[in-house]
Amino acid sequence: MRFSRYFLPILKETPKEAEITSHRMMLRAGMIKQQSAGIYTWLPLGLKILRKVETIIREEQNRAGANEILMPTLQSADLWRESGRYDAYGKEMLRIEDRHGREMLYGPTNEEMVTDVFRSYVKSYKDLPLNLYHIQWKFRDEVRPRFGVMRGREFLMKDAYSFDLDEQGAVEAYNRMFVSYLRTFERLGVKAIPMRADTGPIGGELSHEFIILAETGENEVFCHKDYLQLPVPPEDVDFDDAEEMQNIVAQWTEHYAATDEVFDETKWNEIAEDQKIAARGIEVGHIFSFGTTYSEKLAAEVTHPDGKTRPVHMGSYGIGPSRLVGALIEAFHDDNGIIWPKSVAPFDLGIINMKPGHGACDELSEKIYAACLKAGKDALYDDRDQSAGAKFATMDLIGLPTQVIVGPRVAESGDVEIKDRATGEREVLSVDAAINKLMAEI
RNA sequence: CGGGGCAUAGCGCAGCCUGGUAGCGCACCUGGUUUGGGACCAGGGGGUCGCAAGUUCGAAUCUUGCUGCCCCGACCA
Repeated sequence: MRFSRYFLPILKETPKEAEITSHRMMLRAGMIKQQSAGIYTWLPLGLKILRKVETIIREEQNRAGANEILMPTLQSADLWRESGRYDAYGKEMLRIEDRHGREMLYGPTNEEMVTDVFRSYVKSYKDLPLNLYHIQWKFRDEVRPRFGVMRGREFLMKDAYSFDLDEQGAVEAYNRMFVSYLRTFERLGVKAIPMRADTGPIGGELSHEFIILAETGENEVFCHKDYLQLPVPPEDVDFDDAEEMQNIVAQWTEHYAATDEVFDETKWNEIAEDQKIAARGIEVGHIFSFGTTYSEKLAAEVTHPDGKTRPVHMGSYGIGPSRLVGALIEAFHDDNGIIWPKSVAPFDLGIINMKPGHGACDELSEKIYAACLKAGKDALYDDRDQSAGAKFATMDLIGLPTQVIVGPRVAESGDVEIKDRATGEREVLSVDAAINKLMAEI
């Protein structure tokens, strides 16, 4: 993409509504525009990152055997009356009336609806286990939205729902999602620690929150230091191997790790002083196993091998891609701007033509850009007639991990520079060597 | 929902106390000079001062009501 054709409204000054780093940087980098409290337009750069995060989540859900569907944002109140949550949910639920006066709502979550999908088709134990998920916008009318996309009212959520014959099956389903989440966050470049969590109004016994440690986190968290070192299951981990899944979960739940909601002082004190981590964290995932709470109310039942019909055991598993974009920035930035992990970087590389109109600069820049197009690399090519300083600042702000600088100083002799955004280190290479290196490494 | 604050050009702000022709920086447009870390010179465009009512000869400025947004707290499947 040529910068001159790209819609990237960089802000030089920070809009005053933004208080925390990620929100400020998202606004300054032209990723989002606020439309009203807790509701945002995703601009091209922001949307690109959001999609990359979604893709990683989707790939790992699929790998774990989940089926993607897409349920609507608007739901009928009737379903929620069946589960008893229409009245229980309170003001956070946005209630709407259609032209016929029918009561509708903008979904804050989808347990009811997915259970309805399930009960419409699945009748036999032979069809289990089953996991259905979707990635869809949710709305929760938070009293006080804040922190930009990290605590918005409208937000994107991947929510998966598992259906199993019995408790044992439900635990296995829970374990698969647990492992899937470990892999997902690993691929996103962050350490997310599973912590014991409150199950809240959704009910149930088994629940973990996945927490990224960050100074600006909303939750106070406590855990054993070993969590920072534990190995993450590889790509070819066998999700069908229940024993292996169980072992991984056991390893990742062996030590103490909990949010302040369920803080256990006795267990905390059992940890050696130099092994303790007391920090703040951002919740980026939350998984629950809640048994038959919804399947009983909504009559989601299957026939067992013994011929009897019983409610299915369910679990739900959420990750917020939109919140994650903010959380990633909280984890990866410096004074100059964002430093994207390679897996979610909006472009594979940035090319800075420092002096458009200068023969050698144009020639080398175009050559690299053409090589990218040919190789299918997604490059942002800054071909604008701007001061070099502005170009450097912009590229750093939007956080592309690899940048190629083509300036008159080295271009005359056919060289370009490759800059690493994270370290600031630069390497001068001939243009051909640079192209080879870039095509091979990114 | 309790407490606090803000609202003046696209963004950041001054002006308000003490009523009298709406300003600055950045951004934008034109011309020129520039280009190794957010360039410079000259010229130019852009505002029902959040909305409504009131006081006044006269309101961005004073009064009242409303709306929107932000911060702290409580809340957060």
